[in-house]
Amino acid sequence: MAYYVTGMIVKRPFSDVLDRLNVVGLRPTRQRMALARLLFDSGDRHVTAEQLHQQATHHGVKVSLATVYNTLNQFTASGLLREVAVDARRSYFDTNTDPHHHFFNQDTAELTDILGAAVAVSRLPDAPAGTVIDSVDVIIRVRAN
Amino acid sequence: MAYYVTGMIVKRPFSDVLDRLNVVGLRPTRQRMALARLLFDSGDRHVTAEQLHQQATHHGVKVSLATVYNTLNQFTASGLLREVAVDARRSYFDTNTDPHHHFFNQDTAELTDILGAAVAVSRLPDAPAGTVIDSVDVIIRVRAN
DNA sequence: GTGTTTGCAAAGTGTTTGCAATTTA
DNA sequence: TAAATTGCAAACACTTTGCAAACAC
Repeated sequence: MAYYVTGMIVKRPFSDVLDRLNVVGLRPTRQRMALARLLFDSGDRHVTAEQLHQQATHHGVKVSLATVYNTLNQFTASGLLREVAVDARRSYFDTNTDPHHHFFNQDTAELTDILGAAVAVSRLPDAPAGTVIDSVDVIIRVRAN
Repeated sequence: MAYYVTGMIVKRPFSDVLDRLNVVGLRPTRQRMALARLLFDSGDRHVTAEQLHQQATHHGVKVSLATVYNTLNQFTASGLLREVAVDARRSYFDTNTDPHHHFFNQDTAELTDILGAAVAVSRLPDAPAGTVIDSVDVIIRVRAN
């Protein structure tokens, strides 16, 4: 089975995507399967809901924007995706759920991973009284030079 | 001259706030002066536009929400404030413009400064080709324990 | 007086929700 | 067929904008 993802032919066992949905207990509907393929079948991705909806449309997948939002939120709640708040305008969804940090290009609005341990946060402070640390987000904002 | 700011009496030379506006070339209108006092006359603050507007209203300052937004944006563009993107919902404006990082309490939506060098980012990666680093934002998300 | 700033209401953006119709198990 | 999911349109929260009236210099 071969299908197009972002312009190149990718061979992937169908069960990959199906397994992901089964593991988190989401029914493998046509829409969820299609979105999961677009998200997970081509390496690490950073997309907004709008971008994923457009991509789905270009690939002939009929799905509403509301369902894209709902699906992204369900995937995030299930731990399949990670949400990255870059600015007050939009959220990005990252298929890489391992702890890592990001570059954000302020000119192109593009979000990219910072590889491995290229950044290290040393000397983490204690959380304020009565709280525990949930996550540490590092966003390095860059611009064209 | 004494006036109320967040519930306590604060004495501050009027010229403080006036100087700030003069330095960045913004006319000291009644609204801008009042908002600047609320922002800068009581230590480091983290406010949303909505919060500042409510505070102004409680202090008897008549100003529209649109003007609060415009003023916060002008102050940010002038370097008087720093904008912190915490989630896709709202922006915080921080009166502390020195490089520093933040705790964000996900339960209370409260943003607080991380003191001095309590956090250090070591080994900054190179920016992607063709770009330069503009700023490094570290947000440590915490929640009640 | 002239150019700037304000307030209002309307428009804009990104996201969520209510609900009937459809699909899945 | 019972429960979950979808699509649509409407609602939503936050923010920006157009423009006439008010203001600062």
